[in-house]
Amino acid sequence: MTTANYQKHHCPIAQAMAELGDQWTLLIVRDALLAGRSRFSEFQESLGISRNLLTLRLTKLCDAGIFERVPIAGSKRHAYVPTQKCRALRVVILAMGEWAEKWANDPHIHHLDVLEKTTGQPVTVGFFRREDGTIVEPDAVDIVRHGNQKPDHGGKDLS
Amino acid sequence: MTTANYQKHHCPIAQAMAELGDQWTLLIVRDALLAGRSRFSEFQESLGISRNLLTLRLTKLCDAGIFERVPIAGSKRHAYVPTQKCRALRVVILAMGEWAEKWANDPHIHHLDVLEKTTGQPVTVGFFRREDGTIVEPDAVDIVRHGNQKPDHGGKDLS
DNA sequence: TCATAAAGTTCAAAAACTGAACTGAATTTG
DNA sequence: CAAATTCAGTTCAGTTTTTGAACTTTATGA
Repeated sequence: MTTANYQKHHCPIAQAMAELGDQWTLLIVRDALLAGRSRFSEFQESLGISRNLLTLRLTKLCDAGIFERVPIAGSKRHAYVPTQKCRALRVVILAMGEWAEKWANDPHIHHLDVLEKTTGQPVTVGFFRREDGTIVEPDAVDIVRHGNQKPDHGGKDLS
Repeated sequence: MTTANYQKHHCPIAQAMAELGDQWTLLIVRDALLAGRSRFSEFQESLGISRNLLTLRLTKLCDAGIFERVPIAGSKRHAYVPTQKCRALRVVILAMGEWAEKWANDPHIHHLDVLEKTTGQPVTVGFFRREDGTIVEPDAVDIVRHGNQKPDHGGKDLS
């Protein structure tokens, strides 16, 4: 399935995969959001990704509006700064992190704490919530595509 | 970065990427969880993935305990059935979906409704919450590794 | 000024992925 | 019951991606 094919399906998951679905992209985002890295060489050293591929990935991420190339004051070099679109991936990253903490079988896996900036108080990641803010248990939700009440269908396309 | 390298870092995000980080895996999971697909040929037709690669991916997913090969009653063929570990990816998938609906620039993107089963009321996916249950805005949180109060550091490793 | 670092580019080799044909059961159809 | 079709793969040649290493070109630092 090419990027063109993803687009054709108009499925949000497929679209997300078209922008994020390779080995490196989400690790670059992680480095930016969780470790504050922003320079080419910081990503390169941290990840061990090959330099030409990192160039490609950062270019794609900038084109997608996930990072912004920002000139560094008093220098002609620049930083790759996460945009709001990038910061919006925080929930995705944390969902993956919590999943791995629970399900990956690495006994030495690290724990990611989420803290409120102003107070430093721990915050929990919740996943399903009603409009009034109350919590809904994961098993108590259905997922339906727009205009279709059945969660599973017999047709070929998903969205 | 090889799988071995991912493991070495003990970072939950890296671990998640080691299990899920390619073009197809999360789309297979999506097909299973949101469309109820479970057979080799269902995945193959839906995704257009090449058959040998699908074999590889399904084998890896079974080895990782994300799918289970279940014999079909009255047949010698089998189905790939999502395990609890797989169903736990629902929130990851939905978080990605909500992100794409908001940020991907496809004007025809489909909407995934998440509804409470009992009432049919829409539910929001992914949020941060204080101990008293009040909601924290996404930008108002920091993510830190266990045992380290600083969100950004000068060292080399992330977790 | 000279040396080093930062941010790439270039290129050959290796690995992954695709698409198509092939195989051997299982199932359906006539 | 025999023949045709479907299912769940396997095999393999060709293409595309990714890697790893060397190279370039501006900056910055001593």
